[in-house]
Amino acid sequence: MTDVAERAGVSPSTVSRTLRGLPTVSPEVRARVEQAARELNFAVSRQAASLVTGKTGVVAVLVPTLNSWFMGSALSSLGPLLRAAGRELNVYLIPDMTERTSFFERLPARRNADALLVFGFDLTHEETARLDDLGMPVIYVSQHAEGRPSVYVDDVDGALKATRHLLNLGHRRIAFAPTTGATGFSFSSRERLLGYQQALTEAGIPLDDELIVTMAADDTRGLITGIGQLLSLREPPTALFAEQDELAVAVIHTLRRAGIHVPDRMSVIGFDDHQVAQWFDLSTVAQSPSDMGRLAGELALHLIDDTAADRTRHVILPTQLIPRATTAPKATPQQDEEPARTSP
Amino acid sequence: MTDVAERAGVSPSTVSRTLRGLPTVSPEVRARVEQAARELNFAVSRQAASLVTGKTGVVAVLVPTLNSWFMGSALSSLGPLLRAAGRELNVYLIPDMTERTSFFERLPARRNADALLVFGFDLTHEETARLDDLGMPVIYVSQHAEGRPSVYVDDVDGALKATRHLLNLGHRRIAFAPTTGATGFSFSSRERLLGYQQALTEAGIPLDDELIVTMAADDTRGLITGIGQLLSLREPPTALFAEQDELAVAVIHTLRRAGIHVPDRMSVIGFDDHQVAQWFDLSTVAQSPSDMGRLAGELALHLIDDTAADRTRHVILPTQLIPRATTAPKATPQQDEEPARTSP
DNA sequence: ATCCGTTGTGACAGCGCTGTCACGACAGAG
DNA sequence: CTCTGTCGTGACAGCGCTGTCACAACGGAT
Repeated sequence: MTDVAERAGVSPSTVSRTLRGLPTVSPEVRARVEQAARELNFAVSRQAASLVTGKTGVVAVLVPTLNSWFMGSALSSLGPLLRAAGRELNVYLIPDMTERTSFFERLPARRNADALLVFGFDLTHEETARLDDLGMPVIYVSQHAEGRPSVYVDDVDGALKATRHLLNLGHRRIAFAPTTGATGFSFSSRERLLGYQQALTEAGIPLDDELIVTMAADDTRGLITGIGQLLSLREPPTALFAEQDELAVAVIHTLRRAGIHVPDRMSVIGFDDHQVAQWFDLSTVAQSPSDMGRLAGELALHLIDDTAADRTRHVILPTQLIPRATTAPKATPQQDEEPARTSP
Repeated sequence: MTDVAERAGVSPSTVSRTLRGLPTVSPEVRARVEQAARELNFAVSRQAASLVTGKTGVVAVLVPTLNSWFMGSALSSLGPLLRAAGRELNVYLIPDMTERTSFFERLPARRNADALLVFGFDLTHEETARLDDLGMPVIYVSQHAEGRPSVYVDDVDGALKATRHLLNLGHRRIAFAPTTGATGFSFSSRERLLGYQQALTEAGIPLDDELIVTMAADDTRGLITGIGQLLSLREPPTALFAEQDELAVAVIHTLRRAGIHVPDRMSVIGFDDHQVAQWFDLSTVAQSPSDMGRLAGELALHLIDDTAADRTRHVILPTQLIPRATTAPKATPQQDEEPARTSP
């Protein structure tokens, strides 16, 4: 910065003022400084600036994964938003329990960011308490945190819609497939289970734990045994509600391999309206992670700038049922297509 | 840090030494300091430290998008690697031309990172030159940059394998579908086109530009018109090589809607071995973005630490053909299944 | 002519660390 | 007993900025 000052024939103070866009700089000096800065390829060191201002110019996000449709979409809308606000995006990726523990122990984000967006973890009380004294706004995204700023989709309602759709098609034995994840989206998982159960209860159908089988989209063996479990029940399900589209698609693939036609023999519905849902003609419940990312980002910027802002506001996003081709009315036993059992 | 020093009854210097793990600290003092630091929830300010050391402790990545399988996988392996090395991950998301221009004009990464990983852009000479005087190692990932450290997959060879596979199945009219992207992976796109052309030339088949139609997986109308273009040729293709699995899947979906069976009427092969490929039984060419992310990260760390390291090393990753169910031998005209034309 | 307010600029301290150097304590060699 | 080397610790400057204050220049009001 001293170099720029010399080249422009002004003091470092004036350079600083110019580069920060403060109004108290005469037009001709401003022009000279900007010229000099350009010639010297000068960029302000955030480190040095933040040392004085106490602001880092960085927004950190804590995410369980990056190779998921949800995180990708959310961060894709968050990124440009932050750039437009002149802020950088710092990613803390916590893929497993070890990293999670170490993150909350050492809180490396402390003093190295102006705000933290926590995506989709189902945090313990201790963990939330740790974040409370991080000394920066913490926004909970894709999860509900009591008394703290949160942005999330109405998972219970979405699951309710999915399950009601299946009920309306005449299904009575409806399975629910939550998905696993080392540190994953267990918050949404729990809420969706709740919505599923609520819908069944509404319809007067007793809950049956045997119909709830956890699976993972990328674990072929687990999928097969999970589905085998369902098919070997005394009264197997005629419909399945998968916690995520990707799991739904994997389930359909596995069912087809086993010769079980979807939706004739089994209706399947997902959750997300992932792009793959369209390609599979998958019935699903749409949510918008990009809206979520955007709203969470806006909330973060707001809380950084306005320290007096309401810190308990919750933003709840809606869901929509998208019926497609993988859900159909329950087949009556007579309609069963399996050749061996066709005639009495 | 002063607070910790007081609490532990030592000087700030000693606290600094302890927290950095320098060896010249006696065990009992070390214990006291660590205890005090824990009690006060102290974390070193990277900003202040970097001001002195000149190292930011940050590795920046420049990416065209985040909601793609490729980027998600690559960053998922990069993240933990950097954390293990005690470094943070800063993401510059450049989704369009405007942001791209402004990034290269202002180079905001300057002095705010120790290394930059540039993912998949097909940079101009000016842009590369700009990065050269960024004052930090720049690693080119998923692209080849002459005389600069690069990590990329052998796209030409992969495309060669895909096209040869179709040729070996008897196809002679083979379409190629590159994908669009505002700032996208045009580097791979170009290389894959090269491989495709090379395979055809090898087989003595003349190149036909009408068989090359750009499409985007998320643009339904564009897909329909693109495919329409191919089907309305005097001699339509019997096979299609899509630049990416997601596009291949979208194409298959569109073809099916149009009543064109894959692979009976049209063989389709992708590139990536994306998870969706498995669910669709899509023939494809596998590459490993997570290997790429890891290797690029390791290279970055190496170049940061060892300033004397070779700065022109290229790491080239292999590809594998994964034949699945969407490619089949070319149907002879007699085998055509379309009912209206079955009998002569 | 004097005073005051406004505007643009410079001087300077200090943000929280680290690297360097100095120094005391102590052990082992002479 | 003295000298020398080693080890652990403290003092202090300074990294590159920004915020504050001081101050010169000038125009308009009195």
